[in-house]
Amino acid sequence: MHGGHSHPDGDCCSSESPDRSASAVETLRQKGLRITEARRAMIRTLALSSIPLSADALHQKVGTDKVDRVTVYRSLDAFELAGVVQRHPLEKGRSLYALAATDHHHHHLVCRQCGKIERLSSCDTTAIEAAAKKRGYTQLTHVLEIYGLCPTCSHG
Amino acid sequence: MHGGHSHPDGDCCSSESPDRSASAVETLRQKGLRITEARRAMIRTLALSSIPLSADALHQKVGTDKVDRVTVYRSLDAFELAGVVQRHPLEKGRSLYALAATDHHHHHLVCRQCGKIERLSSCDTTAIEAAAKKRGYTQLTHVLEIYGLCPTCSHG
DNA sequence: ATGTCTGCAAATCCTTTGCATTTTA
DNA sequence: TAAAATGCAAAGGATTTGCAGACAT
Repeated sequence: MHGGHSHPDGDCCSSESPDRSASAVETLRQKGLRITEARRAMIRTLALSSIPLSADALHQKVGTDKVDRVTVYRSLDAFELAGVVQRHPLEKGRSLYALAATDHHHHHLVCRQCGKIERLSSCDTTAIEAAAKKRGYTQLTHVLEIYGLCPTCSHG
Repeated sequence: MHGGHSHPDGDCCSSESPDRSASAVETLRQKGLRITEARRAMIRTLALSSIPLSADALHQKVGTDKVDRVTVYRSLDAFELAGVVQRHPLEKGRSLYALAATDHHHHHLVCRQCGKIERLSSCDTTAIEAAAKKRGYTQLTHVLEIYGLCPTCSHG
């Protein structure tokens, strides 16, 4: 059990919108960030991926010779800050990144055995965030991931 | 921003039950785990803490001369597996550990500025877990943490 | 006694930082 | 050409592993 999951590239996060890359790039531009080949490549890769990717996976897919690992980290940070990618923290402390859903915020279902990740449509943490607001907290964000064994792994 | 938060030791996680340590130890025994001085000390420390502790904080509180850092990690793993501690993953990938609430599962409100942690009474992820079950997932667990700026830090 | 835990040391993994160089706007 | 982004190298910090000795049951 380590980084080498063979994700069966499910339907998670696949988007209907024809060009998510373009809008992501546009957002970056609006935020005053610069568009480089490295960033285009990363965004393109994220847009094509049907599942959220780890920094390392993204580095691999983009091509370790094309972009430096450090650049991947720095760009992902910038992207997250700009709101074009959503970070999904995992149990072990690693994170996965995906192009921020243009439609709505969501979370994932992660199989702890095979690593498969499915998208969950809804995100209703309103009640719990309301409690936080009531306590005077501001700038609220949250992390919610569900773990379990997928149907296949359940029967293993 | 690092390990050295000066948590104002709030009321989070403080428990009314007189002896949480004892029941935790009992659970370990039932699970076939061995009770050592190191483990007693760690459980005692966790039981006394009003807030979840990082592995390092626990190490410090127990006494770096009493127990090795490695033992802390290994024990926390064992404790988590045995269900006597609940792990709370943080945004940056670090984790905090607290004696599993004997009463009911809960989550936290974390100030990203000062690091203060408050307990949130309820945990209602039933709807989202139901969706997971419907997809055939088993052995479900989840991670839910809310981040924001506490009242004090909001005005800073 | 014997399988578990522990300590020590070293390794590993992921991520971050410093700085000189290249690139975008 | 000024600010931002990149690559390289090296540092950093948290966690993990290997193994011999200590300990609980």
